[in-house]
Amino acid sequence: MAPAQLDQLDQIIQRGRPLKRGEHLFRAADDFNSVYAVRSGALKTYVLSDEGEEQVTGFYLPGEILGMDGISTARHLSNAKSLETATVCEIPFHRLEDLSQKIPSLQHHFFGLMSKEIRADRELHMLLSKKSADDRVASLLLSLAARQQRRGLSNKRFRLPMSRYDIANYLGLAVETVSRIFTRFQQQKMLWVDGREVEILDRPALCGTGSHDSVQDA
Amino acid sequence: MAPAQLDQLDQIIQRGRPLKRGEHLFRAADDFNSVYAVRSGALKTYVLSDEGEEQVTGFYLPGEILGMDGISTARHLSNAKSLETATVCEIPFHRLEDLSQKIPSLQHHFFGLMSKEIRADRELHMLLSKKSADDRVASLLLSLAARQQRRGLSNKRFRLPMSRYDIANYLGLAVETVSRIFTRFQQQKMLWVDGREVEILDRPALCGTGSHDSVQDA
DNA sequence: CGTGCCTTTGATAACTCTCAAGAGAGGTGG
DNA sequence: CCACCTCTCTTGAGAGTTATCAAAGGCACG
Repeated sequence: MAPAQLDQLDQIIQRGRPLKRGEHLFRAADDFNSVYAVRSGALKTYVLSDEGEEQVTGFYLPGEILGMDGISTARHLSNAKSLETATVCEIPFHRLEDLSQKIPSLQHHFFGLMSKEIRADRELHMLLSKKSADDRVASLLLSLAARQQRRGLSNKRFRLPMSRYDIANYLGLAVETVSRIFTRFQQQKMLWVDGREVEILDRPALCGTGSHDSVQDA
Repeated sequence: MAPAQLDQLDQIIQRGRPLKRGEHLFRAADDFNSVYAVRSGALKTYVLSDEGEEQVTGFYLPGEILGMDGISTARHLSNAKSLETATVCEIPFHRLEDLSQKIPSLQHHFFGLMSKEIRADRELHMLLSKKSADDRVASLLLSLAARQQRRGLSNKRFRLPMSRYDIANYLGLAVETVSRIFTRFQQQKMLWVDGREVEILDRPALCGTGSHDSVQDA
């Protein structure tokens, strides 16, 4: 993309004020006007079922974009809440559309972004279809590690921005199950855990979790 | 969209030959060139895990579009296989992009389509996070019914284009579990089943499955 | 220094999977 | 046209995994 075009893009992006932990970026009822790029911190998106139960639908780390599911409805259909102090950029969608009209590479890029989101959801689907709870937790850890790496950080050691409750909810498991799996992974020397700090000690073992249950309670 | 523009869109769409049952529309290794609109019949998409196990990622009925997950990678990352005799329209993606550049409403429409795909995946996520197998099967039935309705067909009685195996795989369940649930739904007068023909007899009960387990084995 | 939330651990129960077997449907070849 | 074979679907019994219930310790925040 040419510098002049980058400038144009830059001009429509609005820097938002920092969000405190627990603060909402948008809510399900809100009009959809913008998508958001995470600059720092982390957010989760969730929906409330008819019975008022929360269902976490995604975690968003710096460099990732959220809010795209609202495009087709003119309304957000999920809530976005910050997991820790976070800053986001607001990208007014209609202006992005206008600009995409002028800059082919931007349109292409944005199509690509949405496609990537679809791909990520597909992977999540596969993850949840795997029966084993171990697989699910391992996959989430590996996913977070990969996303850390993309940001130029360690892909082994990092801090989980979300609670065990959020992890369990996201993966369709009970909190207790997640907790037990963390403990077991640690006993098996696959993972080091201290609260929300984690370090991947044996990546191949984490990847292959479930394929062979030989070392189940070693 | 103006008639002239519709014409332009129409010209880039290619009618494909009919696909027989079991035939592939594209495979995971293939270059990504087009997205496809289903005209008749039904298809499923699936991926193969490292161990060669199949994971069904979606079902596509007439009026629906598949292949969008390949946009970001220039390669298809799933396989698409027809479940019954089907016809599809091929929409060369680069030409669609070009045309979107000229026709704002087309760009908007396509953004919307992708957003809808993301939304559908979110709903699937919620479905799979619900623990209950009953909920999952019920939700799939209701989803298929709704999609039937969108095509102007009955939202109560229809034919399942996919096997129990595909349903089970898609929902992360065992075939036997799906079969048992169909039987039980029938015993509970919520559903009428004959092979792949189904009729929804008690929609509220299907919607509320799992919320109240009072009539479990009545 | 409480209070509340998060996390862990144990025991029990429920759900779903796996294994096993048989019936039905559809396609193929003799 | 029928026999045969395969694939699909159903049903049963037992085993395994995960949820639920209960309780206690740790940590952060006011």
